[in-house]
Amino acid sequence: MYGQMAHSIEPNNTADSSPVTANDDNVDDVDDDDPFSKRRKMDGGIDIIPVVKPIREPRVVVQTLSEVDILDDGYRWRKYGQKVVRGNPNPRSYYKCTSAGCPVRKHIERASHDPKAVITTYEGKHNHDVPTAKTSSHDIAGPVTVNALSRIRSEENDAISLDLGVGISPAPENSSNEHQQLHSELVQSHHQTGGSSFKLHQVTPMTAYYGVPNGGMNQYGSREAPSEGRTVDITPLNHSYAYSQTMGRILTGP
DNA sequence: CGTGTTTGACCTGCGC
DNA sequence: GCGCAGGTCAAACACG
Repeated sequence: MYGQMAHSIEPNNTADSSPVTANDDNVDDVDDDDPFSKRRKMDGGIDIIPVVKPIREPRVVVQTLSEVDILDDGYRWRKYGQKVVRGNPNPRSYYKCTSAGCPVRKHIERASHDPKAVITTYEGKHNHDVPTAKTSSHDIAGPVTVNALSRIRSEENDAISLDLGVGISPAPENSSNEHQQLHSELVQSHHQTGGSSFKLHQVTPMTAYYGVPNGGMNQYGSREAPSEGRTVDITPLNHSYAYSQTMGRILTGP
């Protein structure tokens, strides 16, 4: 079941080594036809590597307590890889949004320290609306978490606008986004640019943390010290399990 | 048949 | 320069 989640919003983290720069998505024209156009192997010859793209998309790290790995956010994802990463016996799974031209990716892994903690990292913004939920590949509980996330915006500092979901459509509410409404008021973010501390913001019914871990520390921030952040008070909703406990903390990391 | 998953190989960046 | 680790590709496979 879902319990808490940590959302970590990573503002465009400058140019850390960006293998990413070359690829994909990012900033401008995200809407190329083939989501997989990135990373052309050098065989072809022409490498269309944009010179420098220091700007990365914001990353959002969502930590949840769940028995299922997959947080259904209403979008459709296709798994494109899995890898065991160092320091964590649990494999990390890589997903791409299946929507044509949508550059959004996410990876999911279970925290090594806590088998129930699922860390989902979103990267990029959806350039389309939430597909009608039911077709979601893992419609465990309907669109949830990220819908809430998608509503997250920095209201004051506007350092990052975390429209994971409806990056380009300002008002998706028309459709059956009841779920979104469900949490629409949920999160209010005050992103602390450059702030080293996490900001805790009371939201209903959950609590979300926003913050920027100090200078490029582990993107998962609290992940290394999970117990700390766990003080969150989550009032479990009585919806499907996937719902309630999905929302937890939002951490912002580089 | 279309869609999604699995899995090994490959590529790239980084640290030593 | 080398090795390691993370990330991605793409063929094969499974399922509805």
